[in-house]
Amino acid sequence: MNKRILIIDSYSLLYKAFFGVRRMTASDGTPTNAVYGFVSMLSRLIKDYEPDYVFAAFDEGIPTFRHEVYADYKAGRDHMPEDMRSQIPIVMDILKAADIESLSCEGYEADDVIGSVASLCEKNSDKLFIVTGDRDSFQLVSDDVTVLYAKRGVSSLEAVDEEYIRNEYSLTPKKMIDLKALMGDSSDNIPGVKGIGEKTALTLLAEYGSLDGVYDNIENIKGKLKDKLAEGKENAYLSYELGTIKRDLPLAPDLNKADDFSLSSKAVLDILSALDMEALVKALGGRTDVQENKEPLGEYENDLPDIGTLKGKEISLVLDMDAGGAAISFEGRTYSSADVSAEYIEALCTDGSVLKNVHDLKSLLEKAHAKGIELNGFVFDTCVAAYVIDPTDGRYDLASLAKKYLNVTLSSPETKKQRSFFDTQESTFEASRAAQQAGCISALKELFINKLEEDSEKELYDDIEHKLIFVLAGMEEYGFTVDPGMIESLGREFDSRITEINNSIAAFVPEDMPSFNVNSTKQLGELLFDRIGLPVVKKTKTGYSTDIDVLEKLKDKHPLIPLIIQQRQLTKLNSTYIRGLTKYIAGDGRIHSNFNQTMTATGRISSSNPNLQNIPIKTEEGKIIRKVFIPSDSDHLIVSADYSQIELRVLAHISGDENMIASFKGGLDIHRKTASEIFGVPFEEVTSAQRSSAKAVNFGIVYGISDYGLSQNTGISRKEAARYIETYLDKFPQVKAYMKNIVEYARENGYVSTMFGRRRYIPDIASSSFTARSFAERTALNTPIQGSAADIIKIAMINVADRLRKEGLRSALMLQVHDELIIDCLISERDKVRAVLQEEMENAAELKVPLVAEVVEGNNWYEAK
DNA sequence: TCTACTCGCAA
DNA sequence: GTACGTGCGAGTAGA
Repeated sequence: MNKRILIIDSYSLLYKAFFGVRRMTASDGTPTNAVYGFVSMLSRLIKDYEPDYVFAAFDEGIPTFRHEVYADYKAGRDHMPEDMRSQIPIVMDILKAADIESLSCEGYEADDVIGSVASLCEKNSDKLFIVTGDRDSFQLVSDDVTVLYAKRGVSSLEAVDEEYIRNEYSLTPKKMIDLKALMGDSSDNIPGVKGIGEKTALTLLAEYGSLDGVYDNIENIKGKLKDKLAEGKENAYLSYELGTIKRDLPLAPDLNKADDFSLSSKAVLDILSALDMEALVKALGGRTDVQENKEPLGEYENDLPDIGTLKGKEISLVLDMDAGGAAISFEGRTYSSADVSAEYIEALCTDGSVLKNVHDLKSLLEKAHAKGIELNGFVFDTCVAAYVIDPTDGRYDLASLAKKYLNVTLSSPETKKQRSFFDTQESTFEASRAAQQAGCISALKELFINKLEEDSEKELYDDIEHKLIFVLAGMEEYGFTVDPGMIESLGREFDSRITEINNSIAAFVPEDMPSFNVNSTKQLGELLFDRIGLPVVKKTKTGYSTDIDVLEKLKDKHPLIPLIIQQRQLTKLNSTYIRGLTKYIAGDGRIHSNFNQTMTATGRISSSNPNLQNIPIKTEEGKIIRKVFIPSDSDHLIVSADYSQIELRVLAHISGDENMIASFKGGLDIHRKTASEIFGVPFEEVTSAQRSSAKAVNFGIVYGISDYGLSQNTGISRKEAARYIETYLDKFPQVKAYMKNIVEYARENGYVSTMFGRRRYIPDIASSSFTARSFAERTALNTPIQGSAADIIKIAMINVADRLRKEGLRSALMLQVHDELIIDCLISERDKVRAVLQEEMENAAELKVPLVAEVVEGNNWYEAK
């Protein structure tokens, strides 16, 4: 009986797992992401391929025979990152615990081990599956041998058989060696023939069949190519030798042993548990909810304390307003009841002398307001505090915080998803669970207060983030009124224009593509590039790119292209904005977006369901959408104010750059000023093209993009982009110094801070990977700028809301778009509101340059610009 | 239904 | 040389 055998190129997959899986650590800080990726992939493979045997191949010993043949073999490789190296012994332990045999051979690489196992399998007609992230083993493919190739990450594997290789390279598997001999392999430092890449190599092999064939016919080859080949002959044959996988190592894998390997064995699960990888333990079908029954904080008393006894005291509170349940943690004791009177809840919530800690205050505020209850004395929110402490964590639901900071596993109502933390859709209040939660909030509050003080973020929390919760709740509740007639008529207009364009497009579609769908990039790519034969400009991971840059390049080459461009724009507007927004119009005729306070790494707020922070403005076609957003009634108008260049002003302030400060103080057009510096022309003689290039540079500085990013945004070459940046930094020397210093600061401290102390950790600043490190450096530069600007507008929002309330104004803040505040303004309050906006925005912070806010108004959002 | 992928909007 | 700002969402494709 033929067997099915799975063999793993262990290091190759560990690399993929390490780089492909986000950073994870056990509670003691041990990195575990590679372990996670490796084990989860292995378990999926076992499930999918049902092998009878599994082996893990490893390299063993350096030098290998290849180093002896060629001293520079694999020279110039980066060292394995320390965080990955430390995970290897763990993986070894897991393999052992799973009874999966590791194979290796002194002086040889995993590929050679795999090649030798492949030979054995072919001899017995066993089926072998090789799992690897490396194309080298394609040469081993045969009737019995398939490579499962991890192209990117470890989540998707490509089954590579002979047909795949024929399609991809027009070669037989064995000829992959010849290919490598000609083109070389930079990752292994295999030379190949200098000046010959994949394209030329494939052409040569198509013509002459093999490496020998090429050199037998070298006289028939002309010109430079012949010289290159003659020059590189020795290297080509050396590369052939290096690239050939050994198939005859003396290995004795035990193929008679019973197939009793298992990733769900107790030994494996124990290791994973010890590393806090409970999700994986669960996924492996092992034990569930290891700690579920411990109920570490589950002791509680059933009667809630008298409110009188709580006055002047601090409690932690879990509330289910709908079900009438509450849990209170107070002076070390926990009380919980599923049957609490509405009067008690209201009295507790409105009594400002009872100081209450909760988790996710914004939701609670909105639930209470819906019942007509005003909240008082809510002094701390563990959700927002956790975000302030580490804004990159990303998970702030109570269960995650309890696990991370208290090492307590809260029992869950339904282990559905992490996301369900905002909709508290529990049908019934579970007193025991609520008691645990209240206890956790208490413990977390204690911990977080200390942490905030230690990190000098206490004021940031108290004075900005906590107060902002109330402002955001108000904005969400108030909503932005939309004009139903306008949205409908725009929808009809878009619909008919789209139909018309679709008809014009249909005329270009061949008859044998009857179900052609323009919205499918895949189908569109096939039509444009395979059928019509337009030149391929750019490829994506999975096929032809058809994005706007590509279409712009092709628009004069075929009459279809301009139609596609128009169709794209119109369907985007129609689907995302017209139809997308219509879905969210509530019974009161308004759209109530969510403003998320704990999403972004820099401190900005984000908007969702729907996102009102990305309503079009750049093109007239799109800007029309803003006519849909109107004042709440005819007594109101839209008043909007936006900061002028807030990020660049913040940069001028933080860096103390005198040139930039002087420009802002002098009220100069900063893009023009930048242009005059970059291009070395007098301020008055800057052309509009120069100004817009300079604007792109400023934009790049603010958003932390690279020279590549700048070149993409402007259409100039990368070199030129780099030169602009360099000149820029020479002309603004303190900006240059700031950039150097902030990166250094991040390296020394592991984090950067905004003007108001908001902290962002940047662990990758010390990464050995160029990419990760470069990214981290840009983050270090950018976060204080973007984050300080975010802090400033948050302060402005709080102060604006405060002034409106204190002065008894009925106009309301509706929306924030990063540097812009929008108010539904009672016409009779117009002048006051304009003044409040202007003053509070401009005085939100004291910088070395003035803060300037520009106030505008109109009968809808379109006009208020 | 879910996930991966591409595309495109904003500051 | 590497790979190349974020957050949100729509739509297709494939499992």
